[in-house]
Amino acid sequence: MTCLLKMRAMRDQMSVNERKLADFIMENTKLLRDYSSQQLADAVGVSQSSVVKFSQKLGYKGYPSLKLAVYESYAGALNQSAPEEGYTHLSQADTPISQLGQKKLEVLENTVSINEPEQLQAAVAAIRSARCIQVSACSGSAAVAQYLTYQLLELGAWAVFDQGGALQKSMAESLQGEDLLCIICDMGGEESLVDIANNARERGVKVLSLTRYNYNAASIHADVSLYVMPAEEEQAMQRLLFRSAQLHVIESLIGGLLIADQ
Amino acid sequence: MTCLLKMRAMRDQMSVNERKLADFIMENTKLLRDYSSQQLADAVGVSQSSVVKFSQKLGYKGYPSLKLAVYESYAGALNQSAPEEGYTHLSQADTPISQLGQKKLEVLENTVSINEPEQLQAAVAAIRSARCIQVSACSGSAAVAQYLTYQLLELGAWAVFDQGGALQKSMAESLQGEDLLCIICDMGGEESLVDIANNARERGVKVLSLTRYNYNAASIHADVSLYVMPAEEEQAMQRLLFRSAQLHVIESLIGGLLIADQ
DNA sequence: TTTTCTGCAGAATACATTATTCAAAACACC
DNA sequence: GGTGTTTTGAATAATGTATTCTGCAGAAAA
Repeated sequence: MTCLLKMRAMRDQMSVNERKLADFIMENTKLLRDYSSQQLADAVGVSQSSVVKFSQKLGYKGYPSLKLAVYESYAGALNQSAPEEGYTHLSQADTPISQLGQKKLEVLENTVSINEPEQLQAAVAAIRSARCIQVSACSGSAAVAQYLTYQLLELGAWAVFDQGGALQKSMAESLQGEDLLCIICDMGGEESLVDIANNARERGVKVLSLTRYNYNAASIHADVSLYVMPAEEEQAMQRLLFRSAQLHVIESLIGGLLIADQ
Repeated sequence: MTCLLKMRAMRDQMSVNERKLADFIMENTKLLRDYSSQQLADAVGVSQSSVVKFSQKLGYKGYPSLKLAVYESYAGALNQSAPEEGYTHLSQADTPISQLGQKKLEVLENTVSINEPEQLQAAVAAIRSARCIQVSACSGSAAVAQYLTYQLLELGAWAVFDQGGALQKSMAESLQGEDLLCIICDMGGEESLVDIANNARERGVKVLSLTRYNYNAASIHADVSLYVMPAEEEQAMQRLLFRSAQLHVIESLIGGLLIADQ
């Protein structure tokens, strides 16, 4: 900041050309970034040597030093004047797309804060100790469920994604005491899922649920319940963000497995 | 932020001297402020011309440009990493799992900062205007690719996930001028993918790539290139974070489609 | 009014830094 | 081991920066 301030302070006691230079620099600070001494001289209408002398008079070794100082001064001012405008940025510009980043961050934070670390830990433990894992989802969460299945398989867990339909029930019925059933669900109300969950649980199968954060059948009947905090957005965007949060929880699980594995 | 990130990303495919330069700059970022190209050359132990060529290879006009970019990059990093009380938290406690949140946030921010808004916009446009979309991935990114395919289908795009194997080529060959090929790839080097991409492009098919951020065959031969910034972590965790970043880019695309749809 | 004196401005030029060229060396690929 | 490509640094051209020096304008002294 010092540099630009200094200029303003000295403005009164400057010669004509010096003042022209100072004014130009203060007006067009960011232009300076890619001006050579000659260009600046031309722009202001003075000689190149005057530019250099001006720099030295202000106490810098030469023009490049002045340039840097001005630049720092300018950058510093920016930092201060835009102090807490909020979040670290998941966005560069302010395009509609980048605003999505903000929303996402918000949803993710909310989601993290509603899940008890113990539940996460328990979920990780359940996965680790399971023999076979069935991943079942409502249609809206199928993509997410399949993603989870992939990751589990990669880590050596014997996970199967339940495509729904006729197989769903028969698969679930083959689960045994040491196995795990993962229910991933938007609302947590889908009947067929709640059914197989209850059924499985009666036979000692552990049930892990990942649902929207509210009272819902699926999470109530699960041994371990994880939640997602939905955003307040219009339909389509909300779905997108919801999945994003689901994925984040899943990533946390996978991360937990990796850490525990070591 | 971009400049230093770029260096880190390209480090692997640099020549010996280039890497020496990159390392020195990343270690001694603030020293650079008052180094001339000659001084830097001496400090690193290479010739002055190598310094200039290094700058140009990274995409800058010359050494002064690089210097400025590094400086800005550095200043930018300071702003972000020391906001005021640190990051918004993707973590509640300081459990190992929750630290993952920090890493993820970092990777996501880096990833956002390296993708030009124009490229994102172009990608969205390409998807919107495509008749058929083939989503092809290397094995490590299959889960992510499939996730994208799901979302695209849901939005009414005619997307097909390429399972690899025998079908890959014949599918790609059926693509026509109005179609789109999405290549999702860890390293961007997988031959079969580069092959079908080149082939498709010759027939006027648009190619969209999503790869690690560095020079790689896939992104070079694509019409639109999107990137992911990998983390510096041990193997398994890095994969997890890498996918997380891939998913974030994909979510941005979907978000873009939603917005444009309105 | 004329004569110094002082300090600023710019042309010319010396100096410094940066960019390019080119030939030799290192490297990768048969 | 031979061949073509990339990388490297010495020499040099091009550009950019600092200094010198001359002239000029205005203020103070004669």
